[in-house]
Amino acid sequence: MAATLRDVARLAGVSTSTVSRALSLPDLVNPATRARVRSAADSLGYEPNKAARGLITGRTGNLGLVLPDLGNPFFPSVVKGVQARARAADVAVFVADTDEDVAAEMGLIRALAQQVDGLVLCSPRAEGDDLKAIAADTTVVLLNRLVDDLPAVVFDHEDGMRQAVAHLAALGHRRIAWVGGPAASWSSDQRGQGLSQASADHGVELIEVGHFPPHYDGGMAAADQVVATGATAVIAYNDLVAIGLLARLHARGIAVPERISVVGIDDIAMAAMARPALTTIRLPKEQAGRLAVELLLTLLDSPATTPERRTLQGDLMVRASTAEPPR
Amino acid sequence: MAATLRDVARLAGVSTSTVSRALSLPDLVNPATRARVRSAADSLGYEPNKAARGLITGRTGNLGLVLPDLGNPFFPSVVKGVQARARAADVAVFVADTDEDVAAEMGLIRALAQQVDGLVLCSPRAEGDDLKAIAADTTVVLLNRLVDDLPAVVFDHEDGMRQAVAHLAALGHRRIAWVGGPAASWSSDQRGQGLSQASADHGVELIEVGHFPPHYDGGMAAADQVVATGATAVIAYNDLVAIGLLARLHARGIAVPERISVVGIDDIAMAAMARPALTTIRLPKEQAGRLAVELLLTLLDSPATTPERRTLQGDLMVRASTAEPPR
DNA sequence: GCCGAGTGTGCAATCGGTTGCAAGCTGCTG
DNA sequence: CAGCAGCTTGCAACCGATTGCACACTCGGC
Repeated sequence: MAATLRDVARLAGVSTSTVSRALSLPDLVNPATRARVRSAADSLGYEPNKAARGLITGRTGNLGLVLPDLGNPFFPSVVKGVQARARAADVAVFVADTDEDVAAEMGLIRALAQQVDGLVLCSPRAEGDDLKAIAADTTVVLLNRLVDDLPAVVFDHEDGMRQAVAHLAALGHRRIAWVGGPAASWSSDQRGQGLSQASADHGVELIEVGHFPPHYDGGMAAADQVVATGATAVIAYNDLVAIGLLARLHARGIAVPERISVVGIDDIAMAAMARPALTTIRLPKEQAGRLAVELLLTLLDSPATTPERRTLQGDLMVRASTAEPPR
Repeated sequence: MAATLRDVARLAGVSTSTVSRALSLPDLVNPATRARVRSAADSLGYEPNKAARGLITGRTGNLGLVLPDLGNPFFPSVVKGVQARARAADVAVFVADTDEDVAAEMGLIRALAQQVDGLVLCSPRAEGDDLKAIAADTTVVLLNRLVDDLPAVVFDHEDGMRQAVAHLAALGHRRIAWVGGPAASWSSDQRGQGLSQASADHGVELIEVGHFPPHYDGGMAAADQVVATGATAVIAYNDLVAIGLLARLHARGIAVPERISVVGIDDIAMAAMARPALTTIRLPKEQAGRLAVELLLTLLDSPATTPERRTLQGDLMVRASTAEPPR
């Protein structure tokens, strides 16, 4: 159906090698021939077959993105960033959603690995060693996860938590609860550590109420435990959890922010729409996606490059869910 | 790096053709050899190279999904359905987000088309003729769009609107506003038509307040116009728009559902979390995604099959945003 | 008029599989 | 025991590109 190199060659009256060169290494061919080839290619609507090219060059021109759950709006934002940058480089993107299934994750990663030039692994839950194994034979960039010195794009969680605690401490809170995410989540870990540090610095008491699923229901489930701690403010693993907290607190008639302040992380679109509008740490999600692809492309072009790590800052968005603690 | 057919052949002491057959047409080879080949393949961790296979068979084992905006939670749900079914068939999925950009859409579709066996086009905004042109040389399944007799999975919008109107009419509403989506949206069109019909049947007055962007801000923008119509109930193009309406109405101090009832469409997760929880038409999004892939795979297996069309019913989810009109 | 450098092109191998065809072997029939 | 069918297996062509190498030709210098 589609025109092949041979068709173009025949039409232009040259060999296939000349056509190939005329199109990809124009300097090597005579301007006149080059023009003839080009017009032949145009008139046939020729597009090189990626599979065939990939076979010989070893480059597929594709890239893969693996993430835990598209149902969490954080991830679609990342996808958008990844796609934007990939498109600019004329690269197509495979997307795989693991459904937060740690077991399925490695399988999906491996399946994709052999079909792409490189992978962006967003918030992977797998063991560091497994990820290193993958990175050993595929170019990989981690996003929102750090494993030794694998190339990665991460958010400065420590700084983000410092901003959140500073904000709450300034309002007068002295007892803050932390609702953690999945136990296997690197970012939950980071945030927890950042919080301990920041709380200590501000002389604020931090109470960890444990690990919860990273979505609305997790927040619903955590709310009552949070209330039981007697904390006057709570920081949630992410916005979805924070919104779940909001819902359950509302249902119990506990006023936010009058009785308790709530802080989320991510700043998904829904955060601003929540009632009360959610105070949260805005993470540059799309930018992270773009940057991850950027790193990946650089690495692919010059594999010698030392793996790079980029850290992105988040910004505290103060909205209506935080206020002074009750007296 | 990765093991090839040749490596397996050498290890098993047979020719490459035998290996190929042992793995894909097991009946053709002697059970003993087959076992030897299999264990050799296993021990080498052999996985056939998709590009190479695709070159000769003409099948890539990949499929593409094009959709308008991952930022709208409706679409990630569809993606999940598509991936679930594709994964079961051991097929990888390219995902492309057009950012609601009609111009970019066709470009993306064409770029993907030459790299996949088939495409699922979800809510495409392109002209019917352009879509038919694509379908002429690629296997295509439409989702939430109908163009002549191209294979498609659609929702029964007419029925959904009937349920919504019946619900509102039963509550006593006599004047209903309709906030349409993008002008290029087939589903917006369908819903509008379904509404006219249903309103007529129920002797209810329908007021169309025009076309709005299919998200939160669209709803914010539409709210005041809705109020100005004097309607006691409003049906929005989708849940995102409905939630925008809710926000603006709240800001203006117009009580929902006391002063005005609000109905959404889709039943995205956010709908149940809204305050008040949103009455909406639940569309089986994941199922639609699965079904679209199902159709696509069938079509690919036997291109002779007459293109099929599947219609899925939505269900009215009555929540807190609808009530009797003010007296 | 010959040689060397430089340019432009084609030949053929290659990537990793699949598949039509033919050949070797076994075992059965007549 | 010849002959034939049926089962296994290997050879080699092929899919559509890329690329190292060699050949042909031009041009300038001596």
